[in-house]
Amino acid sequence: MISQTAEYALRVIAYLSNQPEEPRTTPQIAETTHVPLPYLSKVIQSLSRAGLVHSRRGLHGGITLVKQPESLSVYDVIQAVDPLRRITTCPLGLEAHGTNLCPLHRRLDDAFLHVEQAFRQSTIADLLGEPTESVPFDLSPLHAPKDS
Amino acid sequence: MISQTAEYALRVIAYLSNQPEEPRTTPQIAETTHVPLPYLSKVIQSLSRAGLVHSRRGLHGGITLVKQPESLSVYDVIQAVDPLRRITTCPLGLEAHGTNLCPLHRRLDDAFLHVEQAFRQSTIADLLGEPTESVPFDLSPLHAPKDS
DNA sequence: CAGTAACCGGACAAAGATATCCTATTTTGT
DNA sequence: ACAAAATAGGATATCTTTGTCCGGTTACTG
Repeated sequence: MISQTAEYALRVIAYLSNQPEEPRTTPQIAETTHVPLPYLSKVIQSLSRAGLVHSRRGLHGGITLVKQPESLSVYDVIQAVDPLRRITTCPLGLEAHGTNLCPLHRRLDDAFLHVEQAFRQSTIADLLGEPTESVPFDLSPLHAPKDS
Repeated sequence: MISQTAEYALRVIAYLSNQPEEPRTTPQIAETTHVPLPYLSKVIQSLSRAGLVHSRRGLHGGITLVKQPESLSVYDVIQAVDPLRRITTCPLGLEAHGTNLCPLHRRLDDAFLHVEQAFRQSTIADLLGEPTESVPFDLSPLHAPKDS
């Protein structure tokens, strides 16, 4: 339902949200999030272009969150790398329909709308603040970098 | 959110549901549903293997619906060709989590669950019986085969 | 039994998503 | 200035999805 790339992006953002201050290097991020390192750089570039993260080169550089976890939704992250495509016009290409979808596509799009809303309403802070009884997302201290 | 193949399959089923009795040939179906004819045969084969349609070769052959539109859901059709993949285990591959998803994946999967439920509850008959004020799905009489 | 209508299914082609590699370029520290 | 740390980004490889082609098989009709 969502692309691999979107899944990766969410992991990265969740990881960075743990200590939003200090920059993390891509190898650190890759190791913890299990995103292949070479591909990670592409994902981060997308996030960077979308303005969600900031990257600094050079020593002591790395990736930092730009927005606060409270004001960053799951939707924002997904849109940044691989936008959900709602159905706005008839997929059959029938001009006659204009903005009117047939019952089939109306229902499909309604379902997508609900997903979109759910994702808009979930902030990253929500996720991290969850009760988390059962050792949840392993992006937390568990796998935090060993050196720092 | 759903694959092109699933979209095609839904069009085909919706089309066949208009006159469930008479078999339709693949060229007829392709023309009306705007599914590329060579690809259509693949889609139909999937639907056939899943038991949703029946195909007959030879003269006066063609494709017919096996199930009644009332007892056929959008979910059934999608599952037949390109199953929705729910998140059942930690995508990070952390065995420790077992069936417990972290908050992130919990929320993602919740959204997917809602979609699944919505699709399960929409029958094809529902779609066809819809008020349909604005000339909806063009799979109806509008584009019905000219010859018959 | 021959001809024709129709689907079957394997092989192949094209496109997009995912993943990798390698060489810049930027920044910091000495 | 120089070396080291770090991302940038283009070129390329691989995999999956989508789309095409074509000879084979089944079934009806006369």
